[in-house]
Amino acid sequence: MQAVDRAIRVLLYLASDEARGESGVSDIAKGTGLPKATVHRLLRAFSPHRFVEQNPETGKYRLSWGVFEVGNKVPGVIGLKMAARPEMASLCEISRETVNLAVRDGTDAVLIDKVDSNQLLRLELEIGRREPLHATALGKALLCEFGKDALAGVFGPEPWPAVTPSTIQTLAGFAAALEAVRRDGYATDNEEFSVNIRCVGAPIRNHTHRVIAAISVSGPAHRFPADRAKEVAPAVVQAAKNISKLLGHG
Amino acid sequence: MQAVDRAIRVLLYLASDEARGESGVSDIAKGTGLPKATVHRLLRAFSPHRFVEQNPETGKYRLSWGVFEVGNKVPGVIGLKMAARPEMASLCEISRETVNLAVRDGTDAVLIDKVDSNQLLRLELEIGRREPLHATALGKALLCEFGKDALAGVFGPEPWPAVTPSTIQTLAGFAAALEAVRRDGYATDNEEFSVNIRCVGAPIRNHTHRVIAAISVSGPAHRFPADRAKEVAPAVVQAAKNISKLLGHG
DNA sequence: TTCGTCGTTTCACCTTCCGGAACAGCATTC
DNA sequence: GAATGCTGTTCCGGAAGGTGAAACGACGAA
Repeated sequence: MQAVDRAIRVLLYLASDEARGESGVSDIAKGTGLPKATVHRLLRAFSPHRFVEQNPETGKYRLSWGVFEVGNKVPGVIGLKMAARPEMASLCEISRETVNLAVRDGTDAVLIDKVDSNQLLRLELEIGRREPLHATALGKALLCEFGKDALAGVFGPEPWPAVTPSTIQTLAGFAAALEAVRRDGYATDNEEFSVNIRCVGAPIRNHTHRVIAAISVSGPAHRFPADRAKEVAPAVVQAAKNISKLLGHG
Repeated sequence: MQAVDRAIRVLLYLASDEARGESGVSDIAKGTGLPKATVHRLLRAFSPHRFVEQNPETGKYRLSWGVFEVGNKVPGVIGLKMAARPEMASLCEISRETVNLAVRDGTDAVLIDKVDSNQLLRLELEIGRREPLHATALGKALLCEFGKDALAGVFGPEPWPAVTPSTIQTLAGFAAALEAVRRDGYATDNEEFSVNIRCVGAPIRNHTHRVIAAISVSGPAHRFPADRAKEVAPAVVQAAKNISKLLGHG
């Protein structure tokens, strides 16, 4: 399926930071390594479905709303957002920090929605972004039910890539962290994903009792000492439980 | 570009309401009119990019997070959401009705984001949904700068399709409505899209002073008499202006 | 057991995509 | 102002690659 594979590569290029919104045919050809004529043909195939559109002024191409429309039809995304948003808003009000909602996809957590704090200093992660599971509170919450063998099947060989000096890089270390999550009901991230950022996360379950998502509160380390994390954790856990209840859990 | 076109048709089928989340290969083949083997090959091409995934329990296929990720990289979507969300939240608090954010794509308004009221009776429109421009307050706000000739270029021949008995179906009628929008600064929808639903919308402009989006407040007609609409309108206009300012307008 | 249907695989045919090269239009340069 | 270098776009012969009817193995229902 060469043609489809190339088509997706063009889409991914347009979605990449490298493209920064608009790209010319030649840029895409260079970025993907495909011949210019091929890229142009693919773009023409996308246009009628509104996956891409051409800026009539510059002649350059950009992603368009057709792909946004399809992307928001991923099963669960609407229900999750609707169930979670009110709880996230009140959690943001309580904690005065940014609240994130994510699901698992492979070895990444995909950010589905967020509610920003109105603090001046805050973590800016875009919706749709990916974060490595092994380096985040969201990841620990999403994987909290996984045993050592299941984890080994998800992640590659050790040591796992270090995002910061504090990132957990071993199966044993991560399994111990998950044990703590199961015991306490919440997960933490002590500057394991980004230096100076701490998080507290909790798992969300659906009617089959399986963990299908997670929420987290994240803030700069100076506003998030260890005791503050413990203070916020019950609110995070409660919010996650409330969302789970809306999804039929409990 | 036959293969790409078919690939997109498969994606669109999986995104359609008909698919309801999960679909088998045979369902997709029937729904798209494509041979079963072809559908299967396309699905296998999508998998490594995480555009679709297979439910290991049922064997059926569903959209996955890769396409969500790409969809949220459509230029403007992140900036718009971030600029608009706080204003939308306070507008929702003031009006106690659902607040919508949309952009134009062809003859449709695409719903980008929304903040739900906590009223029991409320309009439920999913993010990514499309509404016809000519039947909504959002549409009138998005097109408010268009003259008669420009409108004729956007829409097809008259009469335009009626969504409800009140839907404006003629170019002249719609142009008059836009004249009112330009005069008052806000647009209205008197059960033109859905019986028993009224809306008030206002345009959002970017740094080039062009209308790039619109917000609206929508509620059931019994809570939205004509005087209430006039009462809410200034808040809607002010919110739209605040968002525009964040985007560099004025 | 038998039947039906599921997702998956095969393979020879031939459609359809491929991509270097040429094209027209616009900017910048000398 | 002609030359140069870019842009997006088009053309066409060659062959790579997609196509899809039919067969397969596995599962579940009758």
